[in-house]
Amino acid sequence: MKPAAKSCACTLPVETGHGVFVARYSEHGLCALSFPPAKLPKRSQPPALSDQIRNWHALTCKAVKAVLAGRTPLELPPFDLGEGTDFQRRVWEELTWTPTGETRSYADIARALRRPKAARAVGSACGANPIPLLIPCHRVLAANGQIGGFSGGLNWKRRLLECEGVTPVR
DNA sequence: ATCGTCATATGAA
DNA sequence: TTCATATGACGAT
Repeated sequence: MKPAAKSCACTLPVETGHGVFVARYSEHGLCALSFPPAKLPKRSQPPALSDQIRNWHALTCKAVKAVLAGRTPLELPPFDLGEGTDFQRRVWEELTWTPTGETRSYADIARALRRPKAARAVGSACGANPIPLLIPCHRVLAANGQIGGFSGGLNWKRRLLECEGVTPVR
């Protein structure tokens, strides 16, 4: 079942010591997060940035900085996963339960969803994750401990794991 | 250790 | 239905 298309009301920068991330918001919450280098639309801070979005963005900024510092965010903004399929949403939700500093394999996630053979599909779902970092798909490694893949680039995956004190096998 | 090959789930075209 | 995956297991070398 597939909800209505997402309309991302606004796009805001998230300044960090690792570069400027870009967050996008719909009326339901954070709907996307992208890694630096990302260019933001130069001009518009929409004159009317609702209190709601400002609050969400403040939470996003704090959460992103927490993760980059290897800490667990205390509070997250609501997510708008508009386009996800049921399976993808279940994968993403499961990723959410993976604690900071721990890793899982694609097969682990598949088993947790009671679909032990779906490891490969889990990888695909991870690739479709619209909010990496806060939905921590970087904590999913291959079963042999190797790095696997990452939508934002393997350099980022390695960097994020390093922030959390995890070292994948060479 | 590396490589090829197969089995398999899911999603998009 | 066919194709592509951010997999995993196994066997040959």
